[in-house]
Amino acid sequence: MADSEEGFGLPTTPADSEAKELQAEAKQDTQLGATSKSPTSPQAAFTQQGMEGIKVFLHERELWLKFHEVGTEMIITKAGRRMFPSYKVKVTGLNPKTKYILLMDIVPADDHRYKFADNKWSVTGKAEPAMPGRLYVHPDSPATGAHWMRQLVSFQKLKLTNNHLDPFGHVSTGGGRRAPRSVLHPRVASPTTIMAMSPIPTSIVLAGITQLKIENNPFAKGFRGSDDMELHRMSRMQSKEYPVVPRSTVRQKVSSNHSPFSGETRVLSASSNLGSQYQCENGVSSTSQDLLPPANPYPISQEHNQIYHCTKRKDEECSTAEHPYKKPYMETSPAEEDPFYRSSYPQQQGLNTSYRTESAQRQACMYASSAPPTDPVPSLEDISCNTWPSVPSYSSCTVSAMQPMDRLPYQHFSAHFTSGPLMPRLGSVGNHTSPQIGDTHSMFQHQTSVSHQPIVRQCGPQTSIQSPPSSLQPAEFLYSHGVPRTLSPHQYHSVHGVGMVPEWSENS
DNA sequence: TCTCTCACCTT
DNA sequence: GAAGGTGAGAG
Repeated sequence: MADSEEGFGLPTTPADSEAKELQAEAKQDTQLGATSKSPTSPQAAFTQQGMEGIKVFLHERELWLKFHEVGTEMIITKAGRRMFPSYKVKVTGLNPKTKYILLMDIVPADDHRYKFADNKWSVTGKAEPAMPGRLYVHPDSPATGAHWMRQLVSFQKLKLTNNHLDPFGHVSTGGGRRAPRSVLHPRVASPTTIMAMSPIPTSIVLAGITQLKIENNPFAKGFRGSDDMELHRMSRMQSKEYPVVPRSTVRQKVSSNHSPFSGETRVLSASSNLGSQYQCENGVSSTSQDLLPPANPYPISQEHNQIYHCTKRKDEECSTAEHPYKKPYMETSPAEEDPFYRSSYPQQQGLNTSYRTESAQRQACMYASSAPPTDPVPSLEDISCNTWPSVPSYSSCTVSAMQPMDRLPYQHFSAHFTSGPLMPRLGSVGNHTSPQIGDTHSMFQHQTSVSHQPIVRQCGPQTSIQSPPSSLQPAEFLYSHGVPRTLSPHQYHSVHGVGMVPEWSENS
């Protein structure tokens, strides 16, 4: 897939010329953040600190959209699995000389528990109390604004796990059978999408997702392949009870009328809906997408969702229809399509060279809140924008500017995220005056959070992450908002994670 | 329901 | 060549 992400609500009100230039460069990226403009808003102080121009663009927006349309979900293991599509963003509007910490965490999208039955996800009860969350600190942190803006910021190595005891600091999304009780919420930008977690057997249940991943994830390339390979593989895996049937022959695109996922029709909005922005009272602008009401966390009525990826056990109900996504996304691998990232990252120099190695990245810091949020359901209005619907989103990112970087106000972990019904989000650590930060001086000058939203579903040891309901247009992947620097760590979570339980695992 | 293992692939 | 990621089946 080409690295084309234009036409998705690009910034229209850059804070300064530099931001404009960067925006121009990011023209193919998805806008994730908006600008805080109102001087009378709660974000006024933030604005004064120069956070108003910070924007975050989601990379590979089209791919995210594809997954969003189908209903993203992923299998999470105890060993930890990377998210796919990987979370990459382009940040603009930072002060080139100021140091920032880039964080990401995962929060529940809602407080429900889900089960997959009758070919659909349905609420089975209320989610259990949220667990303390973790924040994944980008291994390059802290780094100057120039550094962050120089190239894409990739969270590709972030792993999700359902093992809350994970010693590597993977992001826990919870696990066990209870799974999808929540939708995760990306928090860097306006949450326009939802990430819900669902308990899924041991494989992805939503049709289309598997194929999408196979076609796009280079590591799953082994599942692509010719008919010969299909036959070979099927032959290898065939059981005594089932005949060898090429996978290509067991996929079916079912008509709407017969889809087991029949339900409300999700209509991906036109670009007009994606690009328009609204000004929040707090000064944070958001897109019209933000105004959309929360939708069914697991709408599976889209056309794409009606595509069955059958297994041998299902071939009786399948035909030979080919997956519509197969071709479009087979052209290039994510790595191939990302020349910007590939070319620029290796050239990084300066402050953070020590973070460049693989081992260093694995040592990316993980931080957990000391106490779980009182409200498992993030109220976005409480965060920064009252037009921000309390809709779970998938991931969020926060940019924190800081001066000294002695210690972060969170419990430290070594590397990955463990799973729980969480939503990844990039969160900022800055703007705290908490004693935990170290001294009487605020470590951070300002902070901006950015988020976009895929849905994460979770199931037992193997959890699935699901994409946001289509009614929540992923179109608006740009957003940013500030947080008063006077917040304590606890307050921070109130702001960024109200209800977001970045982590709680429930392994059985 | 969950863990292990597999073949195949990328890094 | 080693390490690691992937979806899926077996148990």
